[in-house]
Amino acid sequence: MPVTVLLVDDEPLVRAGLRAVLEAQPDIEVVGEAADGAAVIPLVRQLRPDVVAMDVRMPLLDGIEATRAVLRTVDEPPKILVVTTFENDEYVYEALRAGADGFLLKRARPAEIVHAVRLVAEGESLLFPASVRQLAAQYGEDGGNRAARALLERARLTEREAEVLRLVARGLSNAEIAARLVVGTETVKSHVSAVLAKLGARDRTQAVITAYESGFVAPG
Amino acid sequence: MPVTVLLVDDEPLVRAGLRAVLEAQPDIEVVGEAADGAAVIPLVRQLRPDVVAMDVRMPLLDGIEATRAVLRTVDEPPKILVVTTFENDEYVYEALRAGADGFLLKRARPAEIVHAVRLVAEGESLLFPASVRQLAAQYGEDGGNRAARALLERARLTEREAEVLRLVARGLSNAEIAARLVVGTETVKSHVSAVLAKLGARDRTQAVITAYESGFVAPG
DNA sequence: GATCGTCTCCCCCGTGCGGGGGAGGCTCGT
DNA sequence: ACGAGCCTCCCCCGCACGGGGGAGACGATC
Repeated sequence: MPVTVLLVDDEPLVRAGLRAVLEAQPDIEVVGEAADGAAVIPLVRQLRPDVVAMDVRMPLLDGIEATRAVLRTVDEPPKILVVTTFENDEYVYEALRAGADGFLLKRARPAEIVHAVRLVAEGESLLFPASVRQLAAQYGEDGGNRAARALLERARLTEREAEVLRLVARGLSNAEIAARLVVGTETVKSHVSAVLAKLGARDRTQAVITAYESGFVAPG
Repeated sequence: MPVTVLLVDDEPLVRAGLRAVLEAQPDIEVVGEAADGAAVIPLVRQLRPDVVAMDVRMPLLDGIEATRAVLRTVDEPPKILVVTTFENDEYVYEALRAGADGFLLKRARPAEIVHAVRLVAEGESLLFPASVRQLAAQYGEDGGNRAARALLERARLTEREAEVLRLVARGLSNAEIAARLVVGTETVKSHVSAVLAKLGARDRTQAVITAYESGFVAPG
């Protein structure tokens, strides 16, 4: 059975574009569209899509609130793929924190869009690292530090949070990090939580993956 | 205050070599030597070293048993650095499982040995990834797959365990891995535990780090 | 036939982790 | 003087995680 998708975006053009891209795939089926967040819940209940491709900025009910609403009111909720116009959209992190499963740039190439839908449908929530990876690629061969800086800008990690992420990515526990930084474990927990939210990671394991994939820490 | 080290090896030559290398450092002090595992516990109690550099294969009491004994009988036990002659030593994994904090190849360059001692003294248990990294480097430019295979051989991961590690390194939870592999979560837990033990990792985060550092999974 | 390794699943149990809040102090910019 | 952002620490809470055991089924090997 194909992956069913519900499109939610206030711009008809974007919906048409997504539909064209996705319907070109034999294993993906667009089962519905909505123009704003308020229409999402009844449609989800009725259509039971596997994935909801949801714009962040919308009239009436934005993508963040809509995401929260869907996850709270629907049992066996669909995977939620947050769609955004440009990378520096801090609403995305709010949406990911609200429980969205991934995010996607509108300017992404068709193949990437299709890939993203398939991934979230499979239950992967690793879209963020993938996007960061492509971001790192933008910075070319010397990717390392610039990509790391880009991650910092993108995710808006504070200095302290970046420091904590570095230690997390070296395998230290919260207690060990606390000892190293000479602060309380509760403080470290706060920083780690902030990092997870900003990276769209579910746990420290995913944060470490993002750190490696983005070049924020370098292997070897 | 300097890092104090106790050397445990049945070969006087090796002890002399380690001593020469370590004593060349102003911040490292060799406070004692032992020729077999049986002599370790009283010496540890008496000298209270920060680090014990312990050979694996020794007469009377081998490094594994000695490690276990020290950790069980001494409070505030020293960090234990397992020393081995060649990489394919399965006793090393036993030792790491017994609670050793890191391992070290005898053929390592002096700078690496010094580095290893400092690291474990600081409370890092990441020596394994570092060593794997140098292993990966041995395999040259095409490191990737061969390094991964080397990790498999080295750690003696079974196929299933390798499969589980790959999924862990993609950020999946035990429940998600179970769903993906169509087995019970308890089964996944068993595999994950086996992987952690074999890699000398404390938790899945450290396992992911090892996976990246070894080239078992490739970033980008 | 017996043994070994692997894969599968089960139990109990402690705790580290992460989410949800809140709150005080600090610096900086307006 | 005020707010914004950051760092610090605190509470409660649920759960996934990981350690420690054990056990049955299967195939390969001897």
